[in-house]
Amino acid sequence: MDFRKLDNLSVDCVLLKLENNALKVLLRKRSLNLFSENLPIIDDWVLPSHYVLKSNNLGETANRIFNELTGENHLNKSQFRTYGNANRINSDKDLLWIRSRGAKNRTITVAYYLILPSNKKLKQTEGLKWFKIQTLPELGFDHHKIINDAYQDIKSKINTEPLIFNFMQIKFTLNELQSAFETLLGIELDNRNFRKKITSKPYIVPLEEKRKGQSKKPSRLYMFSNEVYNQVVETDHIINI
Amino acid sequence: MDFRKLDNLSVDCVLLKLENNALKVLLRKRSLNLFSENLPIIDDWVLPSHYVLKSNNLGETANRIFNELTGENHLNKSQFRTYGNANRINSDKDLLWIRSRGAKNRTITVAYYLILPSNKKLKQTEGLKWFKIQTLPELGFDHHKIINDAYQDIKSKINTEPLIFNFMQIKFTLNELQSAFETLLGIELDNRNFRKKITSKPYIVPLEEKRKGQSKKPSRLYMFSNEVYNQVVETDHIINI
DNA sequence: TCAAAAGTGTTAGTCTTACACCCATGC
DNA sequence: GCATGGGTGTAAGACTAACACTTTTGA
Repeated sequence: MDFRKLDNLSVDCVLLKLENNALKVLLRKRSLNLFSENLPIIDDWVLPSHYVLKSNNLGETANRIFNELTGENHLNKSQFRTYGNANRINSDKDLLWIRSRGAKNRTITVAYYLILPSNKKLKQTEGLKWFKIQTLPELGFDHHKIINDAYQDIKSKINTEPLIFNFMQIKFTLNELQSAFETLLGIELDNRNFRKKITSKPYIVPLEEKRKGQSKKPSRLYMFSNEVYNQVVETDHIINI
Repeated sequence: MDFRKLDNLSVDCVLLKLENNALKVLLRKRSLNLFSENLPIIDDWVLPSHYVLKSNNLGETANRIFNELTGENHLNKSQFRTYGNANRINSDKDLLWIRSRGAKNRTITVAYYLILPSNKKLKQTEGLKWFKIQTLPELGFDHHKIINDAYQDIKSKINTEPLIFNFMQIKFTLNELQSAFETLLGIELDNRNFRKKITSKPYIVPLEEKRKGQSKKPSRLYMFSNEVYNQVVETDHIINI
């Protein structure tokens, strides 16, 4: 293992989850006081990130970040875009920060996102906070764009890939699933029609179990079967441009 | 302008087109004779590529490659993935090649694809050749994977984004369009149903013009209207997982 | 007049949409 | 017994899938 950092290559991670009918993204506090404790020069938020080590792959670097945050290994991360414009780091505070880290101004950032179920707890929460994606705080670098690109990528795939189930707990109710679609796409769906459509899919398997939710009446639980999905999807060809 | 190269950052470009009912990718001959003219140590094919210059953006670097090849500026390129594993350059010939270029073994490659219409001519063809994507020659680096990733990305988007029209000339016939779908997806479509579906789209506009093709009977030409498409697509929300 | 690809219509079945009330339970 | 979210059915209309022949032209 070569633990030296590549000084112009980093991996940024966008962790996302749904909470209270809102899409939330995890950010880390960034602060730097150069002259005095009372004069913070940098005081904003950034995406969790690491420089890539000489003997680490990109995906390994992302996994390390995810693991540090959640304490678990995740298989469903997506590399969605790389940011490497010559002038992407150009504000005074960002340049100062980069210098304080001994890294290059021209840093290439490979961005990943990871979708977590609503009930996932973080391993440690120090300096970390979930923000609604519509009301982000002041962000460093081009992280506003990165977060937005991640969101757009998810939106564009949510209707054709089984991404939505990453937002769900393993066992979920149909109303939870509907609410997830509605929140992510910003639309409203007809409950009866949604249920008919979803329950007609062989890869959404009803369980005997029920769960008591916010309602008085217990609701039936369902699971997503990846195996069944992969079989079914093979034969599906709809021209839909 | 700083014309020095970043010695660990390159952009690879996958140029694609349809020709004779086959998807083709453009490759560049790579050869290096170290000891004698008759003993080629490296003799294979690679994707068109450039190292990124210190003052160039990633997209600019891709544009430069595309422009050198086609003599035109293209707006519809897609950055689809970045390759930066520690050991992605590991064969003797690839290491030799990298060394001969004065670059780093740990080179990060940002990959773009560009879809060209069938009739597009290259500016120069020296050392360049179009290969069927199913029968690629011996390739350098991980370019086999890169090409395949590009193809998968296109396939996954072809039914939900108007990507297909990049493969077409500005004016095209419905049968050409159908054939493009069939080639890309490896499926067969019913001609009557396809025509009905396509002609029902407001963004596929019939022209008065006709063209004489391979057939005796001239065929009507159509165009794709991006403006109309963007308006229509807004209101389209189909949950289709 | 024939060869070649272009172009066309109908029907049965399936899927989608719109819509309003009862159910099971906890309090 | 009532408040809360869970859960259900139907009918009209739209879309899809399957299928075979005629048209226009060049040679």
